Amino acid sequence: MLEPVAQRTTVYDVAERAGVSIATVSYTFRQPDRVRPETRELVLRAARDLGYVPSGSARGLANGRSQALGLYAFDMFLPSDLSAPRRSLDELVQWELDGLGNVRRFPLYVDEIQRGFELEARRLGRSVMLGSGASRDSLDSIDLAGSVDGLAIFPGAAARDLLEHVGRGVPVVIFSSPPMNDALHHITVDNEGAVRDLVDHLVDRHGHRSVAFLGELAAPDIGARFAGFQAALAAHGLPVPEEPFDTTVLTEDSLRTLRDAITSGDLPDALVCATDQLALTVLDLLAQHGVRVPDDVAVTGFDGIIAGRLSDPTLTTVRQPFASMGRLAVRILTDTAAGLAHPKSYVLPTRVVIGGSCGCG
Amino acid sequence: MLEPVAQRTTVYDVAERAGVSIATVSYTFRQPDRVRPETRELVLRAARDLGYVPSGSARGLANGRSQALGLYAFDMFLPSDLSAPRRSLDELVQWELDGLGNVRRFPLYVDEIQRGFELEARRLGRSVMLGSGASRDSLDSIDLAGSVDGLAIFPGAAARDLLEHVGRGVPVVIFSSPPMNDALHHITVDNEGAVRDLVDHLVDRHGHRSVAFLGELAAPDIGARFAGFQAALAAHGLPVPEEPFDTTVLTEDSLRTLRDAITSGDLPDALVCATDQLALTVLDLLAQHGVRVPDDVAVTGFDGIIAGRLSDPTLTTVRQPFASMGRLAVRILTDTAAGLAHPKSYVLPTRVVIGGSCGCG
DNA sequence: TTGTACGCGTTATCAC
DNA sequence: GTGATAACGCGTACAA
Repeated sequence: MLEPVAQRTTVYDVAERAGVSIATVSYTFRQPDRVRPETRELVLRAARDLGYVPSGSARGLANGRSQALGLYAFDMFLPSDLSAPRRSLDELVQWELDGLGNVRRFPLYVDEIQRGFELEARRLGRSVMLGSGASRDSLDSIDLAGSVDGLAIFPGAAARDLLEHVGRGVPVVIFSSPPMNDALHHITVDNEGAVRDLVDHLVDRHGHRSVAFLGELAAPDIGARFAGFQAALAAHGLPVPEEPFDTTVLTEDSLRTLRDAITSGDLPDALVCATDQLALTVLDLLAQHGVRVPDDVAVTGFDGIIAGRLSDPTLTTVRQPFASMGRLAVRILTDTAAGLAHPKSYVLPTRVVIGGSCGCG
Repeated sequence: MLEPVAQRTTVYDVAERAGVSIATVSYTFRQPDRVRPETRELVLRAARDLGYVPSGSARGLANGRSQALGLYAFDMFLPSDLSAPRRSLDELVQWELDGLGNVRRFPLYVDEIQRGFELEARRLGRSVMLGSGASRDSLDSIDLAGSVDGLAIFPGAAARDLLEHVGRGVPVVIFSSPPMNDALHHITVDNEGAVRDLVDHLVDRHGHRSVAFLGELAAPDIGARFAGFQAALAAHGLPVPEEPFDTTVLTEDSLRTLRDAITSGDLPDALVCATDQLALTVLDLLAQHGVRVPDDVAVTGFDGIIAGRLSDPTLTTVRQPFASMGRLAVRILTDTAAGLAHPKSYVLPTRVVIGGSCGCG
């Protein structure tokens, strides 16, 4: 069992022990061919004896790049997960085992994008740096930006100007945010088209006439989905609502309109939800009030997260190519840093996934 | 749309523009109270104008810590995912949409541990650095170790001495590896007990007498599971095998013994698989040969991954508190760095999860 | 082939 | 309250 080193071992320590200069030590690791085999062995041995591990910070400083790519999430984690006080280990374990892996919390779409990001970064031999912060004033994202060669971000409470700020120094790509005239790279999907497909299915296949949209327009992509919803209804000659039927905010009083409609027995034929997570919440609410899906009302989601395949009924939804989005982000970041140009925005295709919630079951 | 900065803006640039010294710039960000409000404004304005983002490397170098925690995976990713050549974006997207989110690949147990790690790191305001590498000779892990304040790793092709090496410099915790007399921190579950519970269930509840264990003993935890298996059989007065019934290696010829048993119609009553992934593969193989589960043979897994809840039949298995393991790792790492002592190894509890594959359906 | 010396961008310890 | 200045650990021209 090796002794831990008291203080960080540096090139100087290794050099001294090996009886060479620090340059030789550095060369031994970076350009082994430049040093005579015997010297090399000497250095490697000394390094091993001393438990030498080169400082990433120092290397990053010296050659200007950290070889790391950053991925930043704002408040994607549910409040109960993030701001929870430090619980005892026992409590954590019991809580987790009791919950037995709640699919409603993980994996969410963010996690799928992240996985693609990780895989591609790994393929390119780069490490990934994960950051997250809650408040929009938080400078966490700036901190992260200072440590990576490129940064990918999820939309959220992200102060726009803050992003523009960091975007001046390192390439930045933002997910699920429609193309804009800013300095950032955008990766989105064809939200309008996807929702149109969904509505066509509900109308053509199931003959629904009264179709409602639920979702919070604040999020950038949701706006596009609602626009697609409106366009689809118009194309079918159906009345086009000015606003979503209901919106969700994370309060006790959420989904008020829907609750009222349930109570009054005045539900639309179908509920087009802006996200799978919302759709699942809606399913819960409906079940809770004895409303049957899809018999009494059809429901659709958006994203294609795993939880939607475990619900009852399973969710009819639109699948986004999340992993590919993550991979693409890495490519944009590395290519850009290497001088290769990329379009300022990518719009990827999606695919409708038929589940039981639309009535196809 | 702001101009990107040609070269990295530094404290010097900001200082010059604000007409102050670099010390004042630094203070403005780190100890705002120490500088006069007017000066502060001056500096902040200059920083904003110049798109200043402090260098993480320089900061890390200067104060000795990066505030980042590392998580390293060896070859957890499936070959097809990692060493794939650079495919075109279109190919990637189509491939992904056709696959529609293959739960067999994600999320695996590694991902669940990672999530816990991320959540706790976030709670503590630390960023996470992800690394991975394939070969055991690879120095990637050392690279990562040099950039973080603490490192957590998954077992794998990890050269033991390599880990000991990095362990001398920064605290290291290793998952799913039984306690050893090394310098590392270990986090495991009660593998023996868990498998014992499983076997008890198969024997007591379902009356199975001929129970077989499938798994590759190479992985550290698997050995403990097999030991628990042997102990359980002994306790029931049943014959105790010296070795696993079959092992899996990632070759075409894998699961040979099982294949033969299927062909000869000489299957055991129950197949206790060392992991869920193996159990799912076994389910596939059995189905492929027309063997019904659990009617013809019972199958159990280990881990409690999500894919096991989506299979048909669903998997009877043992759930590990993955997220808690990840969280615990972060606590060990940060506490250790702060001078607080932690036990060199933790053994967490598990829970049996009854699915349909054991016959309880 | 190896050694010397400087720069990378911050932080922090001093004086002022 | 603010300004010089010395680390921090490594990479690399340049010199030897």
